[in-house]
Amino acid sequence: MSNTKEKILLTALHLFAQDGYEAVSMSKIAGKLSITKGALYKHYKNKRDIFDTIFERLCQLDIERSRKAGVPEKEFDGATKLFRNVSTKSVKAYMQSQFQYWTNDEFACNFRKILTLEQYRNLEATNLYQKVLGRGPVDFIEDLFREMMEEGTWRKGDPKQMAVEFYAPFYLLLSISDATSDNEEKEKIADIFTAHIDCFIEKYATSKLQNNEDIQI
Amino acid sequence: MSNTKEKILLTALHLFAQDGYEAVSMSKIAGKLSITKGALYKHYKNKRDIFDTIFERLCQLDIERSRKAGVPEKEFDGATKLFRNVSTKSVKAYMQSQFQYWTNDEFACNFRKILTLEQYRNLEATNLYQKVLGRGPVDFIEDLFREMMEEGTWRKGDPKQMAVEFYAPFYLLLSISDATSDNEEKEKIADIFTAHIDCFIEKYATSKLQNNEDIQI
DNA sequence: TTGACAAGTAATCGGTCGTTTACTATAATA
DNA sequence: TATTATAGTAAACGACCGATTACTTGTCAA
Repeated sequence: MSNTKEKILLTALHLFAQDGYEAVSMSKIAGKLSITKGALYKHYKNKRDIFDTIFERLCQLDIERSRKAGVPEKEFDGATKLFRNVSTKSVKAYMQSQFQYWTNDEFACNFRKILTLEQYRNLEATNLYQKVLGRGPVDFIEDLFREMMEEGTWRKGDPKQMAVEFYAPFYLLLSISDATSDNEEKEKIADIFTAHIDCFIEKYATSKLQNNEDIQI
Repeated sequence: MSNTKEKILLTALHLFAQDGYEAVSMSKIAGKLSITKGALYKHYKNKRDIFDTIFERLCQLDIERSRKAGVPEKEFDGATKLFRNVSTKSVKAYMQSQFQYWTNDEFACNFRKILTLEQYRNLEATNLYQKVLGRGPVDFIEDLFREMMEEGTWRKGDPKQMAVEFYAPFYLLLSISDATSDNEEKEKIADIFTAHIDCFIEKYATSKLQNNEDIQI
């Protein structure tokens, strides 16, 4: 039993997320692990294979996480309704847990960075970036708000516009959070995000949140 | 007189913005111009020199643009006030012109992309990215709001929080705009941004905007 | 004990990298 | 017209690239 294969994956993950695929050589990966580059080929058939394995792992983790963490009450009954009984409380909890995940989880952070660094290279990369970090979340939230409006838990308005306003600080604060390694500062950033959600819910929810109960997920 | 030097710069700019510095070779640049890579060295002393020249140009253009386009009524009198007589109208005009610039100007778009692709490689790159596209604009807007609150043209509140809410859609929509080459769709995105500003001013300005007058800059 | 396999090394492969050199054609200058 | 600078080519440089080979271990099952 050997964990070398996993070590290679983790090392390459960090390098790819920092410098981008093309800028990382097999020698660099091997060097960081104090082995020769030939040894890498005992575990992966080539450089692309390392990248693809990492990538599949990240995608899989993201999917698992999405399924576990919520997508509050999503349903696939073919009917018009995608969500059911979405409360403002569950929306807040969901967004906070998502922000926590994307800023603190090592895999999630590196996933974002890799997507960011490859996004302009071809159409496929562009679409994937948009799906995970750009239009994707906006469209999702738009659908969520639309349902909530119909159920009466959310004030009427343009759901697309609302979704942009709601998701944008998430997106911006991810980037700002990346730029600091100071944990105290990261908490401040998370606080700003929480304040954003509260402010938003205050403005649009039809029934107010109790602000003295902390929400865990 | 020769424009080859400029052509090299423009070609390299596009490639760097698409693939990142390391992924672009001298041969690729030369190939796109149908010359041999040796010829590049008649105009630039090495690859880094091409990149640095591009980068200085982009920085210079950004500074010129910033100076010309506004920073509404900025003053350096050493006093506490950074801005003077900032109206909600000038803020709207400024933000719209900035958004137009960063989404439609070719140099500006490529500047953003290059900053994006290099941002994780070292501390210097990270700080520059944040200065131009991350914390920088947020801090600037925070100062702006703080002044406007003191002058009474803006409702009281946490200026940092407000600045994040205000700038975030700008930042998100830049990224979404990058992903489409359809001009009609780009206009829709710009409309969303305009709606965001209007909504924001509606919420926080102490005197309402006349929405029937179009603002040019 | 032996044989097979797994996991490493060192050397080497053909290519491509960034860069330099030697040379050529062209056009402006003296 | 002779000279000189400019802007290009073609070839080669050493270094490094991703990938392969031949070889050496150590481990473990038959």
